[in-house]
Amino acid sequence: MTDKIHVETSVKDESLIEIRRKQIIRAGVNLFREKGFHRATTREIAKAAGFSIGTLYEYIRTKEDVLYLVCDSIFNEVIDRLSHFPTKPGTIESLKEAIRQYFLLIDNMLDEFTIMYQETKSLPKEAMQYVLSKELEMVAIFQKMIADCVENGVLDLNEKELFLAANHLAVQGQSWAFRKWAMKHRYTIEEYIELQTNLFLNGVLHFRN
Amino acid sequence: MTDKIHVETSVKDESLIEIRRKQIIRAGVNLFREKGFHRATTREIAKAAGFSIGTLYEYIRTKEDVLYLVCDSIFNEVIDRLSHFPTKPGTIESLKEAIRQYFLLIDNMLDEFTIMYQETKSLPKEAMQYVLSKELEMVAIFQKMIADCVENGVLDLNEKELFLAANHLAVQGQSWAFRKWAMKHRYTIEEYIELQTNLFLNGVLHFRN
Amino acid sequence: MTDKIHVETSVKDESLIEIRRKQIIRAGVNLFREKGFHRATTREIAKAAGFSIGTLYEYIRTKEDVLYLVCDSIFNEVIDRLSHFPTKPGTIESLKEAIRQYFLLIDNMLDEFTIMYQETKSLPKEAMQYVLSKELEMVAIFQKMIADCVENGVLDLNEKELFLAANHLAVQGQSWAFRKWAMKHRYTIEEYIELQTNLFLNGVLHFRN
Amino acid sequence: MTDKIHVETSVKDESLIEIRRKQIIRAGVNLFREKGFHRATTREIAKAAGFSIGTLYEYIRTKEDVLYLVCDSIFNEVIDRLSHFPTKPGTIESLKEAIRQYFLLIDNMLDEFTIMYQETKSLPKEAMQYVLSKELEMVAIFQKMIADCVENGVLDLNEKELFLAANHLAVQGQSWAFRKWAMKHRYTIEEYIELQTNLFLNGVLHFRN
DNA sequence: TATGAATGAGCTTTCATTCAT
DNA sequence: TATGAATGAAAGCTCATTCAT
Repeated sequence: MTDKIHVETSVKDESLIEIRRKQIIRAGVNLFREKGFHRATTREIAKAAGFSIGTLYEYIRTKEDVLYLVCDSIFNEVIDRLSHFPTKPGTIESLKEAIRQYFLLIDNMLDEFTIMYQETKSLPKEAMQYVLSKELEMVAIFQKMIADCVENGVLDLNEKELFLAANHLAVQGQSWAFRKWAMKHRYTIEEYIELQTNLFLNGVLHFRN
Repeated sequence: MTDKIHVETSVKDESLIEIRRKQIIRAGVNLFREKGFHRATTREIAKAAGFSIGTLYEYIRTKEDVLYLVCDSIFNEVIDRLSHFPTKPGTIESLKEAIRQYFLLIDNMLDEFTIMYQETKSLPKEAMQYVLSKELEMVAIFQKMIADCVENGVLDLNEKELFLAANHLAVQGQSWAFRKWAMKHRYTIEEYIELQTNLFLNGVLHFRN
Repeated sequence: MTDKIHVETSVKDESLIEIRRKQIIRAGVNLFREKGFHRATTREIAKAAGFSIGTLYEYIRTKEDVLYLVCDSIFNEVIDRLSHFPTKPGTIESLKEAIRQYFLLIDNMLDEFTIMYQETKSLPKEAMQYVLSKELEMVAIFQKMIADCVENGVLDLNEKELFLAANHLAVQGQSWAFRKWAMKHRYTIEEYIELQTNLFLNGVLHFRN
Repeated sequence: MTDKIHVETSVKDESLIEIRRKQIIRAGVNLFREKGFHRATTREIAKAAGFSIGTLYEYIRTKEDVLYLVCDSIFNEVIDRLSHFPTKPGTIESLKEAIRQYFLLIDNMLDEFTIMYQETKSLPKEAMQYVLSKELEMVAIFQKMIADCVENGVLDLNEKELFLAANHLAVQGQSWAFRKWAMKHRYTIEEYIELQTNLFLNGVLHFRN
């Protein structure tokens, strides 16, 4: 995996850094959702975070650092949550449950997901590479789950089909975030989960027909 | 459908307007792809279009107009191409062909698609509404094709399943644009089309199992 | 008197020049009144005059030429009108009549007067000198009238008092244009004329008391 | 009276605001006198004020704010000075003294007065209303003085005559500013004051003759 | 550590003027 | 003569970043 980016600080107190960064991230998420990365000003971020512009710059180096912190924090949360489903691996049931948890997670973090996928391109190259590697890490979790099913014999997919299926899941989840404007009048999140799960599982179960 | 937005001009010669707007759109696509809407300057756009900043502003009123022109032109091309498949409607074959054409279209217009979905939020409200309505129009084309299959008895889907399936196609196509960085090392476009088509068709053919 | 400024033209046909200039002046008056000299654009002037921007520049050299043409035309009209009162010079009655005509003239040309006194400073130096000399010419008409009265023995003023009195008249007339916002709710033009005339005549009649 | 306009600031330190605003006003007066409001650039204003363009915009929001600050400051000074004449009200002597002080004040603030009356129209509507209300406030001071004389029986004027007389004073003072180019070769300020005072007092003393 | 005033490069947009047709 | 598309200098304003306190 690409290495984590180090965001430089003038402050030494590690626990203070963590507190401030959480404030910064929360402020960033709210503002970027509202007006996008470019239209949000550092002054606004500092104000929303509850301190002065000077203090903000004690904890970051550039405005893009804020975006990076936001993206990093979102991915970490997603990966963390996906990694801890207490399920029996290698069964259709566990796959269903993972999909469900992932979709619910997205529904809970709509703003964060939207920001992440719309503003990633504004990151500096290095940071973008890192974020993309995180994205792959997330896909890898689905890959692993599906692979377990294949190993268990409940699914029959080759390498290429497997990776496509994992991506498919990742994308269909995200599309709930991006296309909610078109979806929310037609489906509850539960309906959406059920239908998407059906569509997906029927697709992969009969891939070779 | 939401009404088309009128972009004001100081120039009277309609054919000249068309020529210049095409230049502007081409310049916009290239620059927005390269650096995104916010980092591209109007001066750069003018230069890339081959004329002066003053001339640019004879054909648009604000920078956002350029983004709108780009988005509008892309959707018009997509909808135009999708609307003219010479196929027998209501058969799986024709659906396959449509999917294939759509995916190939996206592969040909990777930059345009990427821009459209990443920068739409930077459009002024009215223009955004219009672009979203175009998006729905595109989805509606798939809806119609699938509905024809249902009517013909080759597919069995209810309203909700049908809309979801149509969205599914739209999204999977787009994801070729957004995730090509992760895909291109594993699949050719032809492979991608074949696998996605299989996954989709198997999913919808067995929706109720 | 300072020499008249020559506004250069590419056009040879003198009668055409006159026609176009009249159009330009009318357009200038309307626009300058509405938005001031600086906020009115040459495009707007051309359009209001009924021809293209290119044609406008066939009859003037710079935007300031338009202002000069406007100011020149106004002063010429004022001086022309003031010079042709059919009155017996050297009597209080004729002075009263002149004041009356001057004030009525201003009431008829409110826009023009307002423009002239508010935008004069935007003229190029040479043109400004000329316009100021026209202003003095106007004052000189009043000087002459008052001087006639002095000669006739109906008024008793020395040089300095006489010039001041003439200026006084010029200014009180203009102030009807500038302060109409404060005056119009309290006086009709006829009332204003009567009161100002009284105030002035009583002042000069008893200057030495 | 129309409410004072609030000019927004990003700076919190009130005493610093006052210092900087004074610098801005001084710079504004000098530049507007020299080249007029429209020809003076914000960069020039900032430079003349002694700081950067960025700093200028920490203390104002638009260029028009500078004009407003200038006009407001002038009127406040005028009204302040006029309000504090230590005279016995209701006598011709006190009226003479007030006229004298007002004319001297204008002679001291020639630039300021010229700017104020030539550029007021460039103010945004709200600010213009406010400035005009200040103008009326100034006239009201003269109204009050003359009214005191009427009450004391030393002058005999009705409502309409009184308001006209007060305006007369205001205007004759201003005309020293506007027409100094024509006056200064003929009168010292002291002569001008004496002659204008005579003219005015004789006018009002014999209004009914 | 925290503050916020100061900075100035750089942005979008306007508009007087020109000149080929 | 008349046209109007093209030009680009110059304007107002923003905002990421710094640094003295």
